[in-house]
Amino acid sequence: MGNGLTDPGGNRANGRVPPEGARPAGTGRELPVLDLEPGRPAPVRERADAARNRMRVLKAAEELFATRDARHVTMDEIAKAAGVGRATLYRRYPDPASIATALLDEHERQVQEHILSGPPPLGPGASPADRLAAFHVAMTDLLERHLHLVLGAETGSARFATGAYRFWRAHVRMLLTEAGVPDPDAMTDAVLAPLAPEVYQFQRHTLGLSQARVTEALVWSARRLAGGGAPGS
Amino acid sequence: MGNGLTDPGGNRANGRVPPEGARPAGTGRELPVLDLEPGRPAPVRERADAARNRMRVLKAAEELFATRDARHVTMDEIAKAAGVGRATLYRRYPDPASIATALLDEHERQVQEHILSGPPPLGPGASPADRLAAFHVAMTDLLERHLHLVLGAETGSARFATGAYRFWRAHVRMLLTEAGVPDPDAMTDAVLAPLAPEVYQFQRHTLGLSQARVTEALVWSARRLAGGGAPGS
DNA sequence: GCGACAAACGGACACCGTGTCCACATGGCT
DNA sequence: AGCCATGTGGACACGGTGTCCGTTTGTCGC
Repeated sequence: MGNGLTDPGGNRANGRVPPEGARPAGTGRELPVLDLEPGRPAPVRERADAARNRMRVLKAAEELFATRDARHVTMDEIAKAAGVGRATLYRRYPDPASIATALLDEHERQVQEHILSGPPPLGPGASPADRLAAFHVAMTDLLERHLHLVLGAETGSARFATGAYRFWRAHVRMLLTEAGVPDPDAMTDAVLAPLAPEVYQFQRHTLGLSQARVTEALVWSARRLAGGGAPGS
Repeated sequence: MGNGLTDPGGNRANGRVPPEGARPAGTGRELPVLDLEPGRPAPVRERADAARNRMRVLKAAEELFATRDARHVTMDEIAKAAGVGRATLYRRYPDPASIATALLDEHERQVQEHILSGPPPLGPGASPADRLAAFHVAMTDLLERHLHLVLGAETGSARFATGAYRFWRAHVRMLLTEAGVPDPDAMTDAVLAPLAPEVYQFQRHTLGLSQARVTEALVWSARRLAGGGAPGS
């Protein structure tokens, strides 16, 4: 659960960059002011009670998502659990999904920064096949640790609308292009499809497969698709 | 829009067999009585007004699903459009998804029968790689023609609970096993994931890719995964 | 044909979640 | 200390759900 400093603006839903080139680091905001110099506490300060309530909300939501099926958590429940009025909740977040997104943000950003500038094989430097394999390892790890949040945030068609999906998509597309795969634009979403939270949930908890088996299968598949293996034949 | 003979029982939701072996033909019911001998019109007859209303409902639902976004069609709308009371609707179908499933049933069954006993490469006889490629062609074709219904019937986690998914899963698992793929149980759902209606919808209508490109990408991927390429190395 | 019984019908009700509005309070700056 | 902008939350209207129960309508036995 991130500290209270991030995101004084509120409910912008996971607006991270769709890179392609690279983006050094920085906080991912689209507002004019880029970051906070210590001392001058940014243009408009968030009121103390507002900050307190934001934390209450996030904490309460985190627990709720972990307890019930995240897809059935309602705004009303979160407001009750956080001890704030419903309208207060709506002021910042339009729906439960965007709260889950906010909670997920920190974890996803870590992976994204690693991809952009961390050590290989996940970061730059390794072969496309190795990077794609490492990507799948990182993603299944993320899914395993935060499945409840991902189910709450990126279910169904909503998944494709998130900033996070744009990031994963741009990355995978680049790797497939480098690997010489035929139609990267069409292939990318096929490669990302098995990472949909519902799929992982089904494999892990309905079929009862271990995390390792799911990961290994995706790694094998990644190597097979992006690997140097005889392309024409 | 199937004829009125099928499914006098009503709302059993797409209960087709998960084969593995084979099943000759027959109607897919799990009730004690297996099929109808002509003349004796089955144990309990469906009343004429009931049959009339079932047809009205299916016809109205079909049009609604084709018009609006199928995921937002409500029971109330369908009832209104069909000219029946809501309770009458609930008597047969618990939710809009199961109506979409009923409409889809006919089309999916055709593909399933082709897979079980039609000519190669979709039917038995061809190599696993060719059959898997043909499977993807058939599935994208099904998605293209009935996307609205599939979106209404098999969205999100609901997809995995349908009888249809069990069928596709058993088929693909068999092909992957024959092809010597490492962990077929874990691979199968990864192979099926790109066929989720949301993914296809995103590729076709958000990205604007042609049906051919999506299909080709999946075919290439199928060949690459199940193809004879050096297995050990 | 005709009546009786069971099956099917549909209007109406209670419930829940949503999204918004507005009167009030409360914190921060001068 | 006082003022104003900002944040708060009770309350409202709405739309969808699922079920109940009095009424209608087919079908079968006579």
